[in-house]
Amino acid sequence: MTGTPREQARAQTMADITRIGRDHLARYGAAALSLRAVARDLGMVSSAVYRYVASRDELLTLLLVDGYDDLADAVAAALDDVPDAAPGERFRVLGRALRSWALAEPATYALLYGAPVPGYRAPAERTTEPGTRVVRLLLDVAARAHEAGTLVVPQDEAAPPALAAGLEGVREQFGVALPDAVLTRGVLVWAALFGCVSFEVFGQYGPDGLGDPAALFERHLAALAADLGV
Amino acid sequence: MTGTPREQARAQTMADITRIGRDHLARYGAAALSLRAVARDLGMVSSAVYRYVASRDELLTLLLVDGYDDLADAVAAALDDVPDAAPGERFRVLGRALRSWALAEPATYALLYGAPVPGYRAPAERTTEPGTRVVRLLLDVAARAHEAGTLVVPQDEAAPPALAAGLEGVREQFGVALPDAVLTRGVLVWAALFGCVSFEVFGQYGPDGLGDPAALFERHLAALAADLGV
DNA sequence: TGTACATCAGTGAACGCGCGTTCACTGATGTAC
DNA sequence: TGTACATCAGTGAACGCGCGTTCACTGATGTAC
Repeated sequence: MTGTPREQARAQTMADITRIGRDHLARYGAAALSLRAVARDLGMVSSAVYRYVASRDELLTLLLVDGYDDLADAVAAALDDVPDAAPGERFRVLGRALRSWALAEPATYALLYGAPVPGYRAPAERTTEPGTRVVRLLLDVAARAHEAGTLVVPQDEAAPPALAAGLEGVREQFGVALPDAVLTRGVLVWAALFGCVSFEVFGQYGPDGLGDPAALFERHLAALAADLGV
Repeated sequence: MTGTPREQARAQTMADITRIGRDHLARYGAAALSLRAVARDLGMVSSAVYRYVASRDELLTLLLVDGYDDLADAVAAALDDVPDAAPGERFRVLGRALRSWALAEPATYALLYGAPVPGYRAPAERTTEPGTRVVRLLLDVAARAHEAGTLVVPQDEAAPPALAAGLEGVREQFGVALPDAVLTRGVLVWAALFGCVSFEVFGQYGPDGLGDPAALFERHLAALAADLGV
């Protein structure tokens, strides 16, 4: 905390708005996120919030960026705890961190990876960087294994031109030098991982979650690690 | 169409409500689904809709059941077109049908497989049966391959008791005699498949969908078929 | 150090809006005799 | 076949509610001289 009292108060209120916003997200969902309700919980009159946030959509953007960063921080911290683990274990650590965070923050998870909020378009210039941090970490796991020569590269036919161009774009954006076959697998594993987490968080496994969701997820992680080649 | 004119008119209006409801779902999302707006599009006064639907929540249930059935019909029809195909091909046909339907009906897809609608609880006695039709078809593909002796059963440690009980519940509910290792893989493939579809439908691959989403999906299907052992 | 002015956080009233749901009603359709 | 009554679809007004956003305002904090 630094700056004039006024600046400190402003930073504090800004943090309160994000905190309460996330709480409302969890309680009522993104579509029902309301500036007035957040203001009420802040103990302010609704118009006062406009001193901090230009509109309801900007509040959503704030929560979106905050959520991406919070998730990525959690995953990065988990990976930092096992800096010398084998790639397969690092992948599993990443998966477990993702699952734990999603179960703890289901509403924010839904905002990031669920259906888009109707009538809201995320501004790419503010969300792309934080939004790609997790997949960056996943690709990094594969890239390290590739450099170490332990990555199993799957057999695959050549990608059609448009897909090859898309994969080349991935290589450039993320600065990894992985062959097409590994990248496609990486994307599959990435989507599959989120599929598993979404099914559990959104309750698709039914009320009892097949008895032991954690054990089920651990088995899935093992299979997905093999798919990724680590 | 049968029955008295009054009965026919009622069936017609009921069908109109579902049709317009689905349209509104697509346009504004489930959370914003409004009885009044549906009534307006029907050319009726809002209170008149209460002759057909007891509440907003019941309309949601209606659309949920209708959506599950529509999707399952599409997948079942696609499978019926290739009755004698090999299990691997039948799996791919199922996946393609799921993807096509989801891309054509993104909002209904989001209602079925996205985040739950805040404040709404689906009545299990009306949604469980239609909601499990697709996974039933998936398990059926694996079960047929198993009976034919062509299914590759993956190596796997024994499941912990709670998970084993959950898997036994699956065997009972769906009437399939598949070993634990196959069932876990089946669940993974099921979740992964929806993960791939969700990422594409919800725009997680970025604006250009990695250049060629269909080709990408086809590769994913091949890998998932191998995971399933068909 | 003191004063005059500028900046800024928060107030309270107001706008126009759409929502779910209830209720007494009208007029058309269906049915029992 | 005709009549009397019951059922039912749809109307229109009303209820109480919460929403996003604007605006003129007050009083406290910060700053230039």
